[in-house]
Amino acid sequence: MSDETTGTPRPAKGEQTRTRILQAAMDLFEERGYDKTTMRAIAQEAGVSVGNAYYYFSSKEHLIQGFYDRIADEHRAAAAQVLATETDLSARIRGLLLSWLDVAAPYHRFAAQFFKNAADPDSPLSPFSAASEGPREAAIALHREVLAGADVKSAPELADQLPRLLWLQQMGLVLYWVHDRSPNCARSRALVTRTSPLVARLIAASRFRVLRPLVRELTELLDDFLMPGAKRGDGR
Amino acid sequence: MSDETTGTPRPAKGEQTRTRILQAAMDLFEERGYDKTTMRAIAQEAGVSVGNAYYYFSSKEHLIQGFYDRIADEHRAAAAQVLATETDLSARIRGLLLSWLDVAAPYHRFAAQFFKNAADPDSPLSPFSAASEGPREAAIALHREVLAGADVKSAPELADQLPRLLWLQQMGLVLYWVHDRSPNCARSRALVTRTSPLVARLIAASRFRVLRPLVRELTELLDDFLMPGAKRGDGR
DNA sequence: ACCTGTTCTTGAACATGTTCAAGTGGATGT
DNA sequence: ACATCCACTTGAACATGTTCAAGAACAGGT
Repeated sequence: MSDETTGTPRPAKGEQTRTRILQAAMDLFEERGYDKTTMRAIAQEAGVSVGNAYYYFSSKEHLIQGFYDRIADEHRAAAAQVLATETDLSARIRGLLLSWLDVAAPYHRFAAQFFKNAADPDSPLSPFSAASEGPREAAIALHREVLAGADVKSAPELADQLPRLLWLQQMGLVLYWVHDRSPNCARSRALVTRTSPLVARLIAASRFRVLRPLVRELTELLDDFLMPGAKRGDGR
Repeated sequence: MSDETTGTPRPAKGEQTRTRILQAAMDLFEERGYDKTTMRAIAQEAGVSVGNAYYYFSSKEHLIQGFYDRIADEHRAAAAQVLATETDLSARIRGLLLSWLDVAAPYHRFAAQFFKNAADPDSPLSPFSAASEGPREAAIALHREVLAGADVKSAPELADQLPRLLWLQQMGLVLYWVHDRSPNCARSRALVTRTSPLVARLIAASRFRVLRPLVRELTELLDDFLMPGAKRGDGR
């Protein structure tokens, strides 16, 4: 049940303290943003010493994981709603992405501030990192479900990689979103509504005869470069 | 002639000092990486005080701009070679991207370290920021030339946005590249050789009758969301 | 020569993420 | 009861990016 994503010590003794620190961090991040929140402030808010905070979280960055997880959880819940009621592929894609925007909206203001950390390839917070494989695969599974429950099927060769490809699209959306300064993130929402039908149509079109060679080549490309542990197909 | 990209004071008095600091920073970054290089070390290497370094560069981040510019210059030169000799679209795309990988190779080791800064939407170093519009447009111009000198033409509606789209592809490559741990960045190179023909074929295919509606919709999407100052087409 | 304002330079002080040697307390074996 | 061990806690010390008040150097006008 309990995952050890952040590399904390094993026993569940000071688990309560850990939670208290995380809660304090979340509150303060939300209140004044990531950069403006000092570790000292977090420690004080949680009623512990600075060193103690570092006993549970090896760096300030690791505290971000809390948000990461929280958003992922809420999104899973919100997505379940959408995926249960829609069968049109375009609507399912749109629903999944819009619900992410909804869930993430409260954090938009300071998401940009720790986006830079997530972008660091060396950081375990990077969505591409080995450390975040669990959450990543969970997110991809959502997209798999989007496809599975839709009334339109893709080209069979593409089916394996397609969920991962849709996840990549979502990452692109996140990139757009953190840059989005429009009120209520209207532009991001518009991007989703505009993109989803296009993507759905492309998926449906992938079965057309004429596009077969193209799809085949794309599939091979994805197999070689988008697979989890892909180390083949290149300069050995 | 002289651009003021980094927000330095106007007069060209201590220009020599400025150059000395930049050179020292470049040397040290290359030697021990961005994170391991302290401002104190840079100042000492340049033979000035810490405060003086801050007189010329408002932050450590701003020093990165030096690399940015250097790579862009070298790439322009390297690209000119390729673009002058090739006419095949696929080869031109491949050539431009591979030459970028060549030029950037020496910096790969620590590029990841300031990639995280470049990813910050609030940073002027972000390739999407208003501050880096100059370099960005210059880079896009290169892609425009790639297309202009090729023997294959795209769908006319797409022509305006296509260079920007290719630039976006390049940004994707950079993202892959900073995560690339393969020796000599072989995987990134392989990605380019595999992707380029595909992209070239897609561009050529954009003229096909059957794909017209798709291309049309894509074009509109790009116009609305990829234009420099695009603020239209959505929630007003 | 002298005044005046602007450019440039300095090093100390500050803010904040992080580390560490030194505890404290409770469980466990004898 | 005592010793021992280990999870947990502490606050001072450290490293480093950044700021700032003060002064040095210099240019131009008188």
